[in-house]
Amino acid sequence: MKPETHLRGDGGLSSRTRGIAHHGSGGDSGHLRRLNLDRVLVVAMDRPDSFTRAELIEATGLSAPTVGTLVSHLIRSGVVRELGAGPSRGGRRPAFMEFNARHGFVAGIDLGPTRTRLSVADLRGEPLAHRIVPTPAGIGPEALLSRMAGAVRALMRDEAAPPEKLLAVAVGAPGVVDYDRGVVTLAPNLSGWTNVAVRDTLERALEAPVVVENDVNLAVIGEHWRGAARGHVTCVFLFVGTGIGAGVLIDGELHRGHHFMAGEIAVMCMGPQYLSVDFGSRGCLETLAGLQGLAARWPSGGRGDPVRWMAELFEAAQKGDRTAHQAVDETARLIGIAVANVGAVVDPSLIVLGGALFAQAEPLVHEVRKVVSSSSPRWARKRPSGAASSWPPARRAASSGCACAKRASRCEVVDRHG
Amino acid sequence: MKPETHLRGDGGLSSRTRGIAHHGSGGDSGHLRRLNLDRVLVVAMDRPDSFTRAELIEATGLSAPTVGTLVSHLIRSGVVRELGAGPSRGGRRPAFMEFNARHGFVAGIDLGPTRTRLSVADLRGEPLAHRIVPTPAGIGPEALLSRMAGAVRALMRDEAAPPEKLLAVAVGAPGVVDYDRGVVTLAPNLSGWTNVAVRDTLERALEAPVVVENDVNLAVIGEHWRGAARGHVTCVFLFVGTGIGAGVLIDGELHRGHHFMAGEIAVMCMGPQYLSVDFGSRGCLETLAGLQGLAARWPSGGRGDPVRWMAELFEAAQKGDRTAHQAVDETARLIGIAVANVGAVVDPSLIVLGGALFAQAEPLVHEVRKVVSSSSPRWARKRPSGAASSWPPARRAASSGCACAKRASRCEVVDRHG
DNA sequence: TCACTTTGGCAGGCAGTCTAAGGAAGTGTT
DNA sequence: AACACTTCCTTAGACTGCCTGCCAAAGTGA
Repeated sequence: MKPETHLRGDGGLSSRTRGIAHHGSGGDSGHLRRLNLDRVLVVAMDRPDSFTRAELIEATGLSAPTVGTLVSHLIRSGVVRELGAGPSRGGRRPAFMEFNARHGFVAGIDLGPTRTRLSVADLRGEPLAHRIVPTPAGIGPEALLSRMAGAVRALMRDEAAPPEKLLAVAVGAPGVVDYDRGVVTLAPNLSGWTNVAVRDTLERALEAPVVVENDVNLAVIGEHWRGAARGHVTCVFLFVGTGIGAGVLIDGELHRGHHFMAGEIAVMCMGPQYLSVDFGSRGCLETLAGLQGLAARWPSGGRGDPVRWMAELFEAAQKGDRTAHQAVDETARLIGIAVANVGAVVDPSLIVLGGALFAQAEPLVHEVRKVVSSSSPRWARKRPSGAASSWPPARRAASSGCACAKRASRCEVVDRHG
Repeated sequence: MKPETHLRGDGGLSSRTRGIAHHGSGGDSGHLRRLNLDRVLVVAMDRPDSFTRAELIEATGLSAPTVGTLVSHLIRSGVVRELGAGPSRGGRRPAFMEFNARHGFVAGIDLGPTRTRLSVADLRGEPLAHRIVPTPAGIGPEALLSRMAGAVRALMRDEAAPPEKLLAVAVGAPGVVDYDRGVVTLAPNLSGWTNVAVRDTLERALEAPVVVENDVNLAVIGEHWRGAARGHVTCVFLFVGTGIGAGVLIDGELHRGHHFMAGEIAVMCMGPQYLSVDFGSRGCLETLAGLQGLAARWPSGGRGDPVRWMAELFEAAQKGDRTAHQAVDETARLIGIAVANVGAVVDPSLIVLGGALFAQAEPLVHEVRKVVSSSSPRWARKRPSGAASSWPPARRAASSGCACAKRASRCEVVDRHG
């Protein structure tokens, strides 16, 4: 039996330490223990190779006996594997050990409007396998999810990973996600997705704890963990594609907002002249600067594959085509304003630009950068924010899913065998 | 001798629980202790009247013996006073006690461009005395601060509070404040204020721990604690006066940003048409919608006392004067856009509007509300954010200072006698 | 061979919590 | 008036977790 309850309560992305001893339930000495065990685990996971107890003592700042008992726990549970003695450095030979990344697995499911990315990773978050499938259309959310669950199981089989070793699943969805309840409240780009209980459905199908999160939120976690935003505890991932959205990381924690709509800048108003315009369900910024907006500025835009006509547009712009150039410029300016405004509100140390638009057009990124730096006041000259993510989206999706499941899996590991 | 070091490290507004046992420094069992003591204190402070041990046990969820020892500590230190036995409720008579709010005092100093508000409050944050003085002009920051220190000492004397009972001082400044170092980095509205070491200066003068914070940040803490935003852990205070700025509270914690510039929406760009305009050190939004912007739209604006001509303007608008009406409308629209955009990024449960502009003109607030609700997409209809703060600014300043010093004082109290 | 270093384990102590039991001081009922 | 019962608080004892101090193991270097 899996301790899902515990995970749901403690294991999500939100790692903020709660008040202690919530109701005398069994005391609270365990709190300390868990904290320190977590510390040891973090260090162990981050070591690419083997390590010794002495290194853990050094890295965690804990005392030798404490590390000793914690490590022996981890060894007993199988999360850490003993490797035998290593070469001496002038004294007793150290006992080497390594983090057993394959002690469990995590899966990521990134539901896109057209494509869905599936991935399975080890406990360190290293992707082992991934697959991109067209998002099935015409079937209900339940059927779709069950099909995806099947695909995850297949990936697990391919990696010779027994199903019960699936310790956590992260799901990203384009839209508003009620993280607490694991429900996709509304996803305009997935037809028929309103109040879909993704977590419950998938937990039944996969028998593993599931977290559901907005896709851009997952992206910012991924960028922070393994991507362009490493080391930037307060950062923003700004995505421009068909839709426009931002993921906001504050002090290393995801900021979701009161209605789980933080970063929904699709609706950002780009000036008083647009106040009387009704943009429908799509917001001002998204309508003006999203793929749709770009298409409206380019005669042959909007027809056929977006990737194709966008490539043509950018090529034409570079060759001096006035219309094309203007289309790119106007879009870049709007995005630049959005970036600057988000920057003014959040004041991150980095804003990462992602999405199809940036992946294809370095000039556009350049223009955005220019707007941002001109819009910041002289006395506030920040470091140039906005480095287009050079990270392949697929990889990003995979690892962000893993990042999402990271903490969850850690807790799981600890709890099941501790 | 005061344990200032401890306070500086642990007592600020940032109450996020840190990693434990940072380097074997004396062990870490004390951590638990402090946490639980804190819990008891919070409950005790929030009770308006007397209370018993049993109530604390109920409210904190701690065990009876734990509460017993913690309470006896507090009694010994003087933070809690015994009142004697109360009436029985069918059993042994309970021992009543009360929080001794006058066991210490906190002071707040709100440095404004024209006026500076000083206040002294008890440990519960209840204002005891406050004073508004014109901000001295023509003297350097050091001299100014020393004068303010003198005023605080005088207020303390008036309340018959011995100087050593001043446990914490909170300073608000209009501008960018390096909270970690207690330095006002830049305050355009206070002439000559660049890199002023406010904390060091005042700590020497007052011999009490000092925290320095952006004034709007203090305001949002105050609104959350005692004002319009009670219960709203994620909220924004948006100030419009000479300057424009916002304080952002996220999950009950102040969000300062990487450069301590979060919420500096004065520079928010209000549309592509403004990209080529150089607003100088004042940003786009502030220039267009601040007091200056309003003045530019109203012939007799900008001359004389702002309060006077603003009153005239609003009266004229209400009477049907086209120019006045348009000036108010345009300003309101811009502010509405700003509110909506901040809302989109942060997704708070409430945005509180504050500052001279709103205090005077209910119609303006109305218009802002209209813009906000029209700019939010249909499917995202939030609760109407933006309730103009009905809280007197003076009171707000005072209590925000106190709120700011709240945690600090708590730690101090605990530490000095614990 | 001997001193010294590095690594890891064990014993003992301390701090803080909890549960369990008990004392104190009432109310209510017979 | 005696008794049971309630409520409130304290004391006693056990548990958990951390730490320091000491010691054994197993090497290096002179």
